Amino acid sequence: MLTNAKLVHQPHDHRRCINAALARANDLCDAQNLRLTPTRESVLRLLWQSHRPMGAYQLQDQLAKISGKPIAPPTIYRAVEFLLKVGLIHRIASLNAYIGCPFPGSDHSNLFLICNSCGSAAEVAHSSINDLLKKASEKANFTLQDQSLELFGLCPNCSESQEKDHE
Amino acid sequence: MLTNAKLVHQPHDHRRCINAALARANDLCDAQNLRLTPTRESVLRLLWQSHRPMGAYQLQDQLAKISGKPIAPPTIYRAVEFLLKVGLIHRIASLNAYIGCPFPGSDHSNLFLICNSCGSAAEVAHSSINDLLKKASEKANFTLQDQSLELFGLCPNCSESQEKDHE
DNA sequence: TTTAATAATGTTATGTTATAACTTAACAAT
DNA sequence: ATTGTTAAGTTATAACATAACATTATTAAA
Repeated sequence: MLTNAKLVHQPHDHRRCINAALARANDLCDAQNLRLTPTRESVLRLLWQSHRPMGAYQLQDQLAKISGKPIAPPTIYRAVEFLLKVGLIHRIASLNAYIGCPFPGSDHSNLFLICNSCGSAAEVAHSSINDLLKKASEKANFTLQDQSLELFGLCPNCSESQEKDHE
Repeated sequence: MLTNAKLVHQPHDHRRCINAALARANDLCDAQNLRLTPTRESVLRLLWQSHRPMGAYQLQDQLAKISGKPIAPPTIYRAVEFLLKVGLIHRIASLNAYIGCPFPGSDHSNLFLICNSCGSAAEVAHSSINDLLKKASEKANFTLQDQSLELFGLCPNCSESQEKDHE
């Protein structure tokens, strides 16, 4: 099982997340002869500013602020499309938002644990869940190609503080 | 395991689906003292015209045609909101679309098998998948509240015809 | 059966997310 | 230098969703 859940829900040196993500991105793009252009890198960096998914128009605002000039939606969507294709980020369909992938390159299943309270999203790649989904698909003679698995609830931190509220 | 996959992917007397859905809807609403008004019933009926999820603006067009007068978006979204609340339909987040629930009332998990080719969506309520997801959540100290599980691929019919294409 | 309360719908406007279509710039490769 | 390719800029609009307020239906109580 591959996950960044522990990390996401604990205080940590977040600069390391960002640096690691950018390093991985450079490696992956180099290996595939793809160009991690300034815009693409900026968007990736923004998505790694936190462990919360960001919408395209949030990205637009932030990028405009950073670059000091207006940014049009297609700029963002193109960068996002590229990063999705390479597997550096994921789209959270229920939120219309995007988040950095903590283990790009590895073949995994995109199960997200999304906190209804703080908005954090952790990724879990769980092979037994994957296997079970494959089985369920096969049983229905369904040729599985892709999946979107999103769990909503309360992250450890927010569960705890809610319990305290009710004391 | 509860599913309508077999039915969805086979030729069948679809009027029975529609009638059964409307009967269930009436029962459920009666039981809870909720009103299945004409608009709500029409929207539900439209969603049962096929086993393909429909978007809000498709519903708007169709309802306008049926009723012979223009329908504003809020009318659709209100009906959809009601039907979602009662559990008579589901929202497919990846598609921004809605589909009738084949077994409303029963506590279940909303796993969808969505065909990339014909657009059909079958629902599977699979307790072992649910259990596994619960376990995975617990392991991460995540308090599970809700879930959106969508599998994409090819339904039995479309897989078959694709195979033939490659012969 | 009038009235008050509530629930549902109508209406207009607007917010939010995403893409189409066309142009220009940057880069790589002969 | 020219051509092909990929990326980015630009404008407009499509597609999805909700806010806010007015009106009408329904229900339940006086």
